[in-house]
Amino acid sequence: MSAASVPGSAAWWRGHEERLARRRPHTDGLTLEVVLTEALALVDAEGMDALTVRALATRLGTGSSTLYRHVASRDELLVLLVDAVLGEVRLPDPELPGRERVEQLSTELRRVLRSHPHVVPALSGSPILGPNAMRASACGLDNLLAAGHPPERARAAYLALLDYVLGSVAFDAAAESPGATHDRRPRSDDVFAFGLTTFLDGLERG
Amino acid sequence: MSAASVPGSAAWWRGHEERLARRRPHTDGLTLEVVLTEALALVDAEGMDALTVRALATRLGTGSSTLYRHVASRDELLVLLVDAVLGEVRLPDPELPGRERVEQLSTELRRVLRSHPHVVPALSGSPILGPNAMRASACGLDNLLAAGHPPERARAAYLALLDYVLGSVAFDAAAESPGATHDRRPRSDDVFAFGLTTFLDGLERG
DNA sequence: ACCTGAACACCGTTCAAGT
DNA sequence: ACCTGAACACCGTTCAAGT
Repeated sequence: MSAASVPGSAAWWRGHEERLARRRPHTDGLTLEVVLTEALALVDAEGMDALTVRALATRLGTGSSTLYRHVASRDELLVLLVDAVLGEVRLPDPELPGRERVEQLSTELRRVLRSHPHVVPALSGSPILGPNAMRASACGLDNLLAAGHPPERARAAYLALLDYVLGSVAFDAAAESPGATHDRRPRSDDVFAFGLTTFLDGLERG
Repeated sequence: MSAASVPGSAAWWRGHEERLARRRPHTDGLTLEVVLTEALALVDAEGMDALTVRALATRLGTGSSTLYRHVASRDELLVLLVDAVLGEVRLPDPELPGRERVEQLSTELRRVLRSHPHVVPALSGSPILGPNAMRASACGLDNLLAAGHPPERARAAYLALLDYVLGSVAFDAAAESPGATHDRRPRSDDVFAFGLTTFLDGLERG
């Protein structure tokens, strides 16, 4: 398998845009968009393990081999699914002050991912370089620049913050501190907000 | 499947300890420890997809059904594997000041997980509640208490910090900021250290 | 009682045969 | 040219048959 064909890599995404552009309509009514919409519905409803090529095909009223005319592999499907979810992220109002935008985007990314919890493990499977990821990513970096941090520092802060947000989504259901009891779920958002504030405080005064 | 039997859950871990205690030696020379050691070697060498029950059995010189006498399912194997990896974490010297211990444990956890990169995605699959996880977890909370933070605050900081460390391991190879070029790998440790310092600064002065 | 070969019910993926 | 049923090479897991 050539490097360019690894789903999710930068080279793969470049090839994917090209492929989409020169694609002619299929004779079946099926669109990649419909495939992804239905895949997401299936994952949301029944979990990631339920997203088999066969089950998705059945849901779409075709055979599994038909899906391979829209998607090259299950891995590719997952990569596209992750970016589709990231397409739900609403960017903050650019009129707002930098720090507020940082807080809003972080919280919004977390909200979107938590609304599709079964998709989250797929985030760590491959790089996150799709168009919707890049859109949010560019915004995230801009916000930190707008907050007054020099480029190098803004970039480090952006990357660290992204790790924190993604980590909070991927692991907050997973992690548990010793002596913790019930009702930790309602607190998860509080912990996230606390960590975000703490980090941004350190960034401002550091 | 009863709730108690979900691998990785608190109830499952309790049952597991019991099961281990009353286990009599198997007539084949095989031990759970050997199974896990070999599983980790296989994952490290060939990736998570290569860890099939059949491949592991072959590596151990048996049939796949034999493995089910040591492990109830592949999911259970992954849960045990994660805790085995966490067993490699060395706790910091308790004589050190609180903040230094926090930094050392965070960095050590990251180091261990990065030395088994293919295991990392399995971290987000189930809760992290094994004995080795709890040992490191208790230490993490203690360090923050020792650093002078009241319990509620120490606990929130511990959870946020854990999300950050795990996120940095799970996503730093995955994430990319716009305009980033080559040689980001050597910088990944710098970004982590920056984020850690920033968070702890915010925590001290907040 | 302990062990395990062979079978079961699935997978993702391919491709020859159909239209 | 486009589509897809049927087949291939795998899975995880079970259990009847062996010792």
